[in-house]
Parts: sequence; C-alpha cells; structure tokens
Amino acid sequence: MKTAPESTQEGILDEQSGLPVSRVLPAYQQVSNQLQELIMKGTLAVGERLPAEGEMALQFGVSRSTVREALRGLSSQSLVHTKRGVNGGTFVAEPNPEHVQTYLETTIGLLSVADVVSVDEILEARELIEVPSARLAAVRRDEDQLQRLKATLDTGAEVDLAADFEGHKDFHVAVMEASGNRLLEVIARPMFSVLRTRFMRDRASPEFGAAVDRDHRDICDAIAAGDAEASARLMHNHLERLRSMYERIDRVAPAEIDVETAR
Amino acid sequence: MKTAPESTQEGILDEQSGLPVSRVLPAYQQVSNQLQELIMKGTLAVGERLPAEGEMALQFGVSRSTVREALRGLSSQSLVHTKRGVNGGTFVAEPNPEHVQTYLETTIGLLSVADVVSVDEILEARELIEVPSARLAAVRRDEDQLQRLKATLDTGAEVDLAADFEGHKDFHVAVMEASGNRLLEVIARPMFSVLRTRFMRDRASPEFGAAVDRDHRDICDAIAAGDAEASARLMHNHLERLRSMYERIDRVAPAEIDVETAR
DNA sequence: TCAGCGTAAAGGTCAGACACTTGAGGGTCA
DNA sequence: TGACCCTCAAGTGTCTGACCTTTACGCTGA
Repeated sequence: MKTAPESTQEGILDEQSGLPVSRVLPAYQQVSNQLQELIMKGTLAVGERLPAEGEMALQFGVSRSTVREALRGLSSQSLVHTKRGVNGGTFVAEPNPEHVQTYLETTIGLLSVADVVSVDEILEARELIEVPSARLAAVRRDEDQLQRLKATLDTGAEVDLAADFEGHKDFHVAVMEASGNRLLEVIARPMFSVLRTRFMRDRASPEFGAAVDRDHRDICDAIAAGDAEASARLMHNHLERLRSMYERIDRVAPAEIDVETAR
Repeated sequence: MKTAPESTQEGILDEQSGLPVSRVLPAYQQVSNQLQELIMKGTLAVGERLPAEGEMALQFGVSRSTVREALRGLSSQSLVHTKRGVNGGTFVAEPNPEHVQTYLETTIGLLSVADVVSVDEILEARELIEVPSARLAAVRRDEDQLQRLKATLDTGAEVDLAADFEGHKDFHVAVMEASGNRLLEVIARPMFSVLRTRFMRDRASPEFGAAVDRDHRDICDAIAAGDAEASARLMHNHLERLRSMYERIDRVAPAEIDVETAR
C-alpha cells in the first residue's frame, strides 16, 4: 500500500488534504534563494565580493555548474555582477534605477502585448503620475533642470519623425527629473517606452506634431513660471490629446491619423 | 607593432576616440539576449515550447551548460519556465503581474536601504498613486469589490499588532483593486511592502491603530457612497497621518511613537 | 475497463578539464 | 629612477560526457 503511514515524517495532514510541506526545489534555486536572502538582509553588503564559484560549490555542497546557474539568475536580476581576471569574482551589485527601468520596460511591454493590462490602463497610470509630476516640477525645479527641460524643446527645424518621438520622450523625462522624485521616474519611463514602441510604427500628421510641440512649450513655460496648477492642467490636456491619438490609432489605419480626425 | 592598421575591419573611429564597437559578450549572454528578443517580438509565442536544451546548444553552437545558464537568466526574469519529465521543456511564460510585484518589492527595497531613493520619495509616490486610486474606486467599484473592501475592516476585536499591519495592507490593496487599474496595483503594492517591512519592527500605539482603523472606515464609506472627491480627500489625510508616523519613527526611538507625539 | 508498470524524453547535477581575462609583481632597459 | 614588458596566478567562461530524476504515455494483464 502506498498510502502507508509514512509515520515519523514531521508532516501532519493539513486542511487541504495534503501534507504541510513545500515542493522540492532544484539545487540552483535553493542556492539562488539563499544568496538572495543574504543580499537582502545586508549580510552581504553592496560591493562585497562573494567567494569564488568553486568555493561556494564546496560550501553549498553542489557542483560549480549549479552555483553558476544560481549566479546567472541573480545577475539577470542585477543583484550581483561578475568580473573576470585576477581580482575578478562575483560582487553584490549596487542597486541601480536604470536596471529597474529596463526590466519594467520589457515586462510592461509583455503585459501589454498579452493584453494583461490594456493600453488604456497604461495611459491612465501615466496620467496619474505625470500630472502631479508637472505640478511638483513647477515648485521644485532648479535652474539646471529648467535648462535641460528647455533644451528638449530646441529641436528647431528638425522635422524628422523618429527624432520627434525621441524629443517627445526627452521632454517628459525632463519634467519628471525636475519633479525631484526618482521613484516616479523609474516607474513612468518604462510606460513611455512601451507606448512609444507600441505606436512608433504609426506616423502622426505634421499638424499633430506641431500641436504636441506647442503643448510642450506651454507646459515648460508654466513650470518656468512656477505655476503648479497651470503646469498640472496643461499636462493633463496634453496627455488627453495623446490619448485620443492612441485611441484613434487603435481603431483606424495609421495613414488616416490626423490632428483633426483624432478629436 | 601592435598598432598596425587592422585595416579591413569595418570599424571607423568615432567622436569618442574609440572604435564604434560593442564589448564582447559571454556566450550565455548572447544566447539569453537572442532568446529574449525572440520572445519580445512574439516570434516565440506565449506558452510555446522552446527546443530542448541539447537542441538549442546545437543551434547556437555552444554547449548545453551555456544554454542552461542563459535559460536560468530568462527564467529568473519570469520570461520562461521549465518543466521536467516527458513533454517537459522550456516554455515561454505568460506575463504575470505577481512576478513583477515580487521583483519590484525586492528592488525597491534595495533601492531604499541603499538610500538611492528615500522613504520620503516612496511615500510621495505612494500618495500620488493611491489618492487617485481612491477617487477612481469610488466611481468604478462593483458590488464584489465593495464587499471585499468591507471585509478587510471586519477585524472586530482583533488587536494583534502584526495582524493589524496585515489588515492595513489588505485594505489598501482592496482599494486599488476597486480602482480597476491593474497596473497601478502592480506598482503600488511593492511600495506598501517596502514601507511595511521597513517599519514593521516599530509598534505603533493602540491609539494610533484605532485612528488608522477609523480612517479606513471613513474611506470605505466614501467609496461605497460613490463620492469620488471625499474618497480622495480622506485617503490623502490618511496617508498624511501615516507619513507623520513614519517621519517620527525615523527620528525617535520606536517605543516613543504615539498618535499624539506624531503630530 | 482500469490499475500498474516500463519506457523514453527532457531537464537536473556532477566531475574534470581547458581556455580566456586581467591585475599584480617583478624584471629589464634606457 | 622610471617606463615598459613579461610572466604568473586567480578566477570566470566554456566544453564534454556521463549519470540521475522526473514524468507523461502507452502497453499489458487482470
């Protein structure tokens, strides 16, 4: 009988009619988990060097390959990074917002194409973050940030569509930098990128580009003037304009997009 | 001379006084990058099975270990998952918001302890997201969501401190669920968790706990009534109360925390 | 019909070897 | 003395080939 007591096992039947045990994990998982915990708890400090792969293999009682698989997982989460050569090794990585942004960009992108989150949700989230950002920027921006913000407008004769989109992004990034909250930037930037790559194929009309540009200048002026409410309001209007374009794109062929029809 | 022409190389000197080349990447990196791109482009569809490790090794012209290291990286980003046994293999994972939350939780936690982002910034970002969430929830919540929201308040006689914190979290999560924007939830939940683990050691006074509870009930009522502005306002006040406690904790010994002194 | 068992495909793990990278230290020559 | 080069060694990167473990599927026999 397979259903024999399995007596002295510490397990007791729980209410799910299964034993209160957890699934066996592969060795590389366990190694990875342990290391991650050490890093999170600060037992392994930022910048600290982990033992060499071979040494860790001994300590964990596994082969070097297993340790390496664990390390690959951690390094792809940017928790550690490795260096070759003498004095090389595996080091606890310093947390870097850019890594988070890269990760979020790919993930939100996937969530979007898989329709787990809709474009509408992204737009809404973006608005929730960017409107207050503009408000904060008006109050907090220093001279440097203001200059950088203005610089994103200096496209002048540039009418290249791709460059336009770039400038568009730069402007919004600059606003969030000026808001003085890096976390907001980390979160919002990936949303741009996703929207951008999702709609990049579509070419907005020159009129639309001009309208966007005008919006940007108005917002910039409001921020320069330190007018928080105007900044927020203008940013809101601007994002509404963009939203209507995106919605239009989702319904009709790209070529038909126009600032007029998008209303 | 080592500085010989290296003539026919396609490289031309760029303005950075370096060749326009990119750093040589380890094989596992290249494999990982290629696979990631295929997944992002949709060439490998969600749920699709990748070739067996040995087969990929042949196709990429590397050893199986190298392929495995690449796969570990992808799987720790939840881009793929593996199954053993017959009909096992590596499959393109379906995007799952929970994975993102887990990742963000660890990362924001690290950014916080490393002081790359301050607690203030997290609090501010949280407020920016949660206040509008409450406003949206008031308008959009369906009956189910409202019930779940109310359920988080039914702690009754429970005065357990840890459970209190749990309930606290559940309430806020329920509000964001009711807001109808999953992306917001994905972003905001990790922020709770970070704040929570960062301050869990500190025991707020019973008076403070009671005040929090009262806030929650008021917000819940406003949402139930569909009063968007009241919901937003109450949520704002609530978060201000929490903020003042956190700030207080950052300055004084945990034991001294009190709803009165926190003002 | 169905329980049980064998089988084979695929991932998981290991041991050992060699290649490649790179800083450090020492030696050489001007 | 100082600049340059060479060698060495530590450590990661990669490969090979073997064996273990898991698990769906299909066969077999009651």
